[in-house]
Amino acid sequence: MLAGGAPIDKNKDLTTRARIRDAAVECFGRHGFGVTIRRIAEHAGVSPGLVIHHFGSKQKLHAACDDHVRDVVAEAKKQTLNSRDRATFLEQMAHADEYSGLLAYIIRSVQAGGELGRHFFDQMVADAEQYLALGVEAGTIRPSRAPSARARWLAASSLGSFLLMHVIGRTEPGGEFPRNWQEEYALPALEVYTEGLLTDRTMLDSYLLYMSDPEP
Amino acid sequence: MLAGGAPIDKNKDLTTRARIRDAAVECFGRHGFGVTIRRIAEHAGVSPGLVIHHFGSKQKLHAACDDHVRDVVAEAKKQTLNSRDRATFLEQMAHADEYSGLLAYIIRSVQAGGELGRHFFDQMVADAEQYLALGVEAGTIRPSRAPSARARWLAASSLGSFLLMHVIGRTEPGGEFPRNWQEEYALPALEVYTEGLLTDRTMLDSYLLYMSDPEP
DNA sequence: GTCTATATAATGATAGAC
DNA sequence: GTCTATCATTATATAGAC
Repeated sequence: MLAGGAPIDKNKDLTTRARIRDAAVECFGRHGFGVTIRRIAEHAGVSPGLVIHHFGSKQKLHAACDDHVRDVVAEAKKQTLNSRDRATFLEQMAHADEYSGLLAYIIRSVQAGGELGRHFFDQMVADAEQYLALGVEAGTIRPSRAPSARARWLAASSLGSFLLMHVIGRTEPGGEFPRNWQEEYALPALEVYTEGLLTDRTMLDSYLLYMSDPEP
Repeated sequence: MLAGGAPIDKNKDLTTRARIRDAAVECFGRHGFGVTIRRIAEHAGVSPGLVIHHFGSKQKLHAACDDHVRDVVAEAKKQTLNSRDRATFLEQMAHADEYSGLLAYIIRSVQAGGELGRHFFDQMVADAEQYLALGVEAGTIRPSRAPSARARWLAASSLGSFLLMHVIGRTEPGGEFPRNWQEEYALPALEVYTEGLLTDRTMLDSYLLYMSDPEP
């Protein structure tokens, strides 16, 4: 659960524009950005024309959804600042049912290469770098010769495998996501992160040697 | 370069059906599966009607492309059986220009959650498991408490980050892919794989303890 | 086998009544 | 603000000439 996160009251005291926007976020997240305006309108309980009336075009509706999701996530993160485990914000959202719709939308945005997805990835990289630096300072994380690159690599591996499991792990759009995902991967991840994968240092050392002197 | 891989002669002694199919593979890979039949036909130098005449529908054309790519990849892998570094087949393809079109198609299939993408991922997992087992036997790879899960986790991280970089790392569909990708990530990957990420074993040990006795 | 012309369906967006 | 009706565009797929 997200610490301190206020539950989202569904369809309570919302303007029609906000209800349409929320319906769009859910439809986009569930079926992808190819979903029709008619379907969004149906899900919001309004006519297709009203959707356009409020947002002008499908593209502007998409942009409005991006803005809203970005704001909600930023607010949620603010409320978890005092909580530990900021690096696993992704997994926290995955378990908080109130945010499952938002997470689906973000994943769709990453999948489609949208602006919000890019922004979310950049945020993850920045968070990872800060979190890793704190760990190094505290003595729990090993120092790196390239801290920024390591943060970026870890974030890409984490978000990338998450995206892959979502994209490949279900047959029907909107299907269920394997809940035992992190259970299955907790052990191998912990193994590699504590014991490594290779038995000796020859590959790393020869790489470092090559980088320090390109002509052997 | 792929060892022993014969170069693909473009537009040489191909039936019209094959030329259309190759054009479709390239268009699907470059612009995604939403690309129109008109565009594919234009790229193949034929009329849109002829595309349908040969394949019946867009869906069947898609399926035919999947089959063809799967066959070509299987053949290419057969020819690299005697080569080392089978686990990095993905990176090998990325550097072999003759296969760049195929790789783009595969990435698109993974991105779209297509059947071919799923098959490709399963293949990667199987290859990784076999390759890791050989490494363990040879003493270069550390043994794991869950070899299958580790292979799946490594494959998901590898293919997932690869997908993420492709999907997020370019603004325009068909844009250029960052060539310094593996250069940037070689060092942090080698670091983590040889030295690990955590300084002590408490997280791993407590996880193992928890799994052996769920009620503390 | 290949093309042109067209049927059919779906979608984003508009116009105007209420 | 909201709806119904409709337009204009686009895409798949068909039909038939050559």
